[in-house]
Amino acid sequence: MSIDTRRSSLAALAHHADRHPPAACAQCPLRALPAFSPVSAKELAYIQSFRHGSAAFAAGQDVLAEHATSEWLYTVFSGWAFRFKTLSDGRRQILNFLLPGDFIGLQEQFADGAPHGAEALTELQLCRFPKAELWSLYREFPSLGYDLTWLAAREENLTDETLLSVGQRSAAERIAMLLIHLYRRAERVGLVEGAAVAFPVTQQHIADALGLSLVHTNKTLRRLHRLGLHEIADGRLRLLNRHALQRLADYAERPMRTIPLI
Amino acid sequence: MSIDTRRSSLAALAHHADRHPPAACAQCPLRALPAFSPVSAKELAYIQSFRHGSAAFAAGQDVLAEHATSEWLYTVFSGWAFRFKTLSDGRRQILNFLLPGDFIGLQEQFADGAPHGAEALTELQLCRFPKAELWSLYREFPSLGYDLTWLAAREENLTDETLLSVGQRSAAERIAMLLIHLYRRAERVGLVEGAAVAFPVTQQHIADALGLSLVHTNKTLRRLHRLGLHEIADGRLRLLNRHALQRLADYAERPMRTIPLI
DNA sequence: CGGCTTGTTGAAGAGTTTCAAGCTTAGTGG
DNA sequence: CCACTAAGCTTGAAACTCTTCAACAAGCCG
Repeated sequence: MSIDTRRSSLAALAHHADRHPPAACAQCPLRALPAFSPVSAKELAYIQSFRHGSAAFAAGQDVLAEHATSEWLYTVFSGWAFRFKTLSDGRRQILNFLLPGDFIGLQEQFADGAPHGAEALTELQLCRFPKAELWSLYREFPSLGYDLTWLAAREENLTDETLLSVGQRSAAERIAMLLIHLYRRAERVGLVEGAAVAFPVTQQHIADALGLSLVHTNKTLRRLHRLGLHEIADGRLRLLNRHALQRLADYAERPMRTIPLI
Repeated sequence: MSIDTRRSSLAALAHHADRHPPAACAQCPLRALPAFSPVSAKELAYIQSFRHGSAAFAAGQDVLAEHATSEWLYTVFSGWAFRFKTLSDGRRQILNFLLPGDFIGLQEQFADGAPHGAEALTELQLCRFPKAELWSLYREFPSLGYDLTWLAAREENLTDETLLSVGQRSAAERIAMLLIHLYRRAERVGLVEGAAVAFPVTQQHIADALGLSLVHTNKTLRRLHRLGLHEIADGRLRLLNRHALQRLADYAERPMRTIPLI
């Protein structure tokens, strides 16, 4: 059986979503994934009413401009994006990558102007929520407020993990960590097909996410590839020796909890 | 007027708290600070009932053990602490420093076991809250749930800022950034007396927070001191040339918003 | 076809780490 | 009261990781 035709049902779901804007929340293909916590019918109905349509961005477009303010909060429906901060001389730090199910905008809600920017890596479909009604959500559905805190805490955990990498791991260790981590996150939302995931991240993105120069990122990536640990070809990432990557990154693969989806 | 006797009333408040465990929330000296958002009488009463006593730690003690689980959430009442993560070979990354008013434990609430450890830097007084009742808080006082999300988002912003430093700034820039940032945070909770703040952070802590070696941290710190930018003496930090530090760190001093205190 | 983006490689240079040693201070116990 | 110890700070020198500079190749698109 060829790799291309052996497409899991989850992957098919996620793949199918790529081209189409999100429909009703009750039919949301993301929500069908085991990665996300179930919600009650009432909660689902409220989420649907909280949602004000959708937004689409082309690859490379700004979703959130740094320091600007926005009226919207978003959930990624399909596609990849990333959050970043820049220094005044142009140096850029990618804070995290955003995959389907990830929430965007909570940090800005509680600051004066977005403390970070966000940019689409691929064509991006987002579910859109008005900030002005966020407080109503807490008042009317405290359980969803609880979920939002959960999502904020999870986002913090992801950043903490990256900070550990950038502060303590060597270049090879950082890259191993990033590859495993992104692969796993993509895997749990059904983006892995035939042991590979569509990978829209350039070497410049990897460099900016890990605090490395482009040249050194390239050389380290090549070294790991030569060692048979991974392969990035035709815009797809494969982990060829997951165990070795984990050992290199000092990464313990623990089962992932289900997370809320708003 | 000598610097030592010119102690602001805020500093006096905070200083007074050092030795005594926190009393009733209505009399909380922290809450009197302009740094924190006001709460209604009902909210205050609920916070008081949510609180289950206090906890004290000596300098160097573990508040949260990495990977362990705890039944408690905390707010720092007085003293300094820090959150950290370690790799299996002992390399340690300090994720953030914790000052009075900072909340501890939200990340753990939504993960299996604390994703990070926390350690006291000084004698530490904490207000203690039972995790088991967290959900009640959201249900009964959604406004406090909203505040918790706010605190989680703020914590994320702090970590994002550090990640930008560690990923993109040079050693000197990182250290300048850290000094300014910690000084400002201490200032807003009334810990600055006579243009100096009690500074319980060792060079090893700075190194671990910024992803630098101890030796290089020392040499860079000395260089900034020789340039007259700062002084750390007798366990107290002074910013001798705040403007130059800000220029070095590419840091724009923006007014800080009031933040919730739970 | 030419221009732009992304990836690749070699060589030189700089920033940072590691190794090693000594200093100061505070605390402890004889 | 002083020797002893431990923790933190300081400094020089050597080694190394990573960055910068420079150049070219491959793929894509108007």
